[in-house]
Amino acid sequence: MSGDTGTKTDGRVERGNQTRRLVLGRTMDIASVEGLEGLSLGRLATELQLSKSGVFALFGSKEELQLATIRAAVAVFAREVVTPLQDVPPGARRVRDLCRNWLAYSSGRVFAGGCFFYAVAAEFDARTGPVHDAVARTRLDWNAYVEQSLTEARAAGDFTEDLDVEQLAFEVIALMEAANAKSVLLGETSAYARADRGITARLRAEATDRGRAALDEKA
Amino acid sequence: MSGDTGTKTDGRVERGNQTRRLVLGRTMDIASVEGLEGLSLGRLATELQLSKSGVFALFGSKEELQLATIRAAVAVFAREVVTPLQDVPPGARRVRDLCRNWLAYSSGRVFAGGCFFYAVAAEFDARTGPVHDAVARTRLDWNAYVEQSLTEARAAGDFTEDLDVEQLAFEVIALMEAANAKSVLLGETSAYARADRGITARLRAEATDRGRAALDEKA
DNA sequence: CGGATTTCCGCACGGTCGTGCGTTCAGTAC
DNA sequence: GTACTGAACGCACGACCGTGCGGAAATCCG
Repeated sequence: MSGDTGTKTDGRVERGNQTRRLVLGRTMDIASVEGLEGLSLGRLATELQLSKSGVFALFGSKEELQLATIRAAVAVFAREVVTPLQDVPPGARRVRDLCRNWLAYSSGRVFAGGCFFYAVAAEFDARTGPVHDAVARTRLDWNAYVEQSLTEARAAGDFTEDLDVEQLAFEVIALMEAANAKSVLLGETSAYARADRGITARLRAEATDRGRAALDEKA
Repeated sequence: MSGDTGTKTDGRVERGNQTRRLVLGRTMDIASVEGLEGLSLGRLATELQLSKSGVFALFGSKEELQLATIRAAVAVFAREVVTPLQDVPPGARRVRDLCRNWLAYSSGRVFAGGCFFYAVAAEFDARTGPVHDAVARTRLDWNAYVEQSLTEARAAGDFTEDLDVEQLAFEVIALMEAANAKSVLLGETSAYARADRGITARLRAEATDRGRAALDEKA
């Protein structure tokens, strides 16, 4: 019964997937605090009441565990920041809400150490190899998404025709990451309010009358 | 002869200091790329042709080596970014030159992995202990220095009386760090130009006529 | 039922880590 | 000269690391 179309209900591999999810839930939090190099199979096994070789077998190598952790974190990030806006039409308002979702994702400590990608990007930025490449790709994707949102908002008439999308995306992302950095390092929650002020002011400065009106609409 | 006032010329401790400098020169570069946790006594000993226990004895513990590395990096940072401006009078111009020195310090790869403090701050931001505290203190000092430079510039009449110094310092530092992050992770040197554009525009927006004139003076 | 498959474990390996002890050697003080 | 100090060394320790092998238990298939 419960004939799930196509998906064979193999209890073994399902159990494996569940254990994998359990492990990745832990590795995401550890990595956001101590970095992907801070992951250790022995420690994970001890904390999760598993055997070290069992954890190892689930991922094949430590590097694959790091890459799987990144993929899992991407899914969480999308769920927290991007997906909630899928029904919001393009425009300045959507860009600002995207930024606010990001600030909430960071300040709400979805990951124990603040933004997961800020931590691992700083850790692997100057190294080489598959993990660096995966981190860099993720960052490129995020940058492209912000730029696309701005481009769509400009096309919708919320920003002036000569808006430098790349420049504005750079500045907006800079403010968000600075808030995360300052808040996590110094425990200053006020940094998020500063970032929000700066972002809103920056968006208003480049917006058309239509865009400014959209930003002023009550929630 | 050569009666150095008071300073006993003990060749042994001088030799020790020289070795310490040799080690710290290496640890600063390693830490900017792989983090302070990436330091290893055995690796340092091998690369510098020293004995592991010799390196250990010079610092007493690994944590003390990490703290000494931070102190050494502070000295390098001051020499590269702050000291060159000691003869420049307070004002908007001085603030902009401070930022440009910072961007040159990052893009010139004074440390192999870009800004040393960006790397170690991200590494220790969510941890506890003496190393975190030292990093946080350094960041506070830098923040205070930028804010003081802005306050002096405002007092000199280069910025409007109602300038929010903390907000502007936050935004300016955000742009500098974002340039470092993007450049190191993705190899995009264009990020520094973006940061410079953003900073200059931001300063101009808050400046008085006098301040704008100062910013426009030819170098 | 028997046989194949897959998760997970126990165990062991070679390696690296930080740390400590005792010693050697160069420079200083008397 | 002898006595002392500090840098640097060789060596060993216990702990933890990632990885591999062989087997036990559970699940699926015929």
